[in-house]
Parts: sequence; C-alpha cells; structure tokens
Amino acid sequence: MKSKDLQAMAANCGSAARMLKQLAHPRRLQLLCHLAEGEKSVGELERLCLASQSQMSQFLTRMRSEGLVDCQRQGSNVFYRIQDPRVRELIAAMHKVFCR
Amino acid sequence: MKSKDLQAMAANCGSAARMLKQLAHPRRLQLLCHLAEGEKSVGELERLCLASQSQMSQFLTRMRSEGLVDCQRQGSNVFYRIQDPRVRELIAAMHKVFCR
DNA sequence: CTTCTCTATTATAATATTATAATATAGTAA
DNA sequence: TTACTATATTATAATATTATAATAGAGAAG
Repeated sequence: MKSKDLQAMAANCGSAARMLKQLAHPRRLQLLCHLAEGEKSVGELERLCLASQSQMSQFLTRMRSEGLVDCQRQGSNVFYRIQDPRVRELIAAMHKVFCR
Repeated sequence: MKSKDLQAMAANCGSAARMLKQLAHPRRLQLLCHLAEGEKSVGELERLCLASQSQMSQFLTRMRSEGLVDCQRQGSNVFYRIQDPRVRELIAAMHKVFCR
C-alpha cells in the first residue's frame, strides 16, 4: 500500500473513530436509535433510555457540540433530532448487525 | 413502543456498544481495516499503523480476549486475522460512510 | 409576583483508557 | 550455550470518561 493511501486511511480512521466514540456507549447508542425514529424531547429520551436528567442532557449537549444532533425549543420542551446524515447510516448499519 | 421491545433494544445496544468501543480508537480502527484485507503479523501492523510494539500487542491482546480477532503463530511471527464476522460488516459500513 | 416543569450547567469522585517504559517470553540461528 | 528477533506482559503516570449531586435558568400557569 502506498504511503499516500496510508495517510488518507489514517485520516479517515481518525474522523470515523471520533464519531464512533459517541456511539460507543450503551445509552448514547440507545438515544440515537430512538432519535432515528423521529425527534424527541429530552424528557422522552430520559424515559425511553432510563437515564437521569443530568446525564441525558450532558450526552445531548456533547453530541450537539459535535454536530451529530441539533435541537429546537417548543415551549418548555426541547426537541432533539439527528443532524448528521452519517449518524443515520451508522445507526442503520448497527441495526443490521446487532438487531436480528 | 412496548416495554419488551425497549428491553430488547437496551440489550442490543449494550452488546453493540461493547464492540463499538473497540473500534472507537483511531489506531484500533486502522488495524482492523488492515486486517480486513488479510491476515497480518504484529510487526506489519505496527508499521502500517505507526504504533509502538507494546501498544499494538496490547490492542491485539484485548481484541483477542473479546473475540474480535484470533491469531496463529508461524515461526517467530504471530499472524492475526478477524474472527468475528460482525467486525467485517462494521468495517465495511465504516468504509462506505467515511471513505469517499 | 410565585410556583411548577423542563432543561442546562457545574462540580466532583470513581473509574477507565491511553501511552510509555521496562521486563519477560518464545522462537530461531549461530 | 549465546545472541537476536518477534511478541507479550506488567507497571505506571497522565488523561478521559462516567455517574451523581447540586445548582441555575427558561418558560408556562396561576
């Protein structure tokens, strides 16, 4: 393999690993799976994932800062949804591999 | 969503996240990408990934203990290969998403 | 205004991961 | 045997992640 290809590969692995880190946690993966089915409020996600308010909010804040999700306030609720299309692709891939 | 489905989903996310943790590191992902193209010795992987001997060996030992890879000694070299077919599927999915 | 609900932020202790160095082991060859 | 190469293991310090608790802010309702 050429040195140029190895460099490109290392770079791709870097950005892939960075995104994978966000998915590589049981509850974070779970919340993204739920978001893959449609936008949800923080409270809904807490209940669906059995996570604490603080933890869910922290997860969402970090994912938002990395561009994986975005959000929109509606009254006193904040609704999150998947922003980066690669997240959808990854969640779909995970589903194929781990859910049958 | 039914409580039963939520439970199954949580379980699936648990095992998926466990495997994703192994992929969610630049060099570990890189080494798995190289193994996806065929078995390689530890030394080859060190050179391809620019990782130290110790680090590469530690990564491989842990992946072996989780069943992602297995190995076979040939003389003074040890050749590793992907064992779990899900790893191949995941690497292929990563390639689609991050390498074009 | 007060109170309530929903969400975000901050602080922190416990734990896990990471990279590195040093040492050990296994095989090969002389 | 010795010396050499390849790999594994152990120890450890630096760093990152995780879960939890406490506090803060923003909007709705009375």
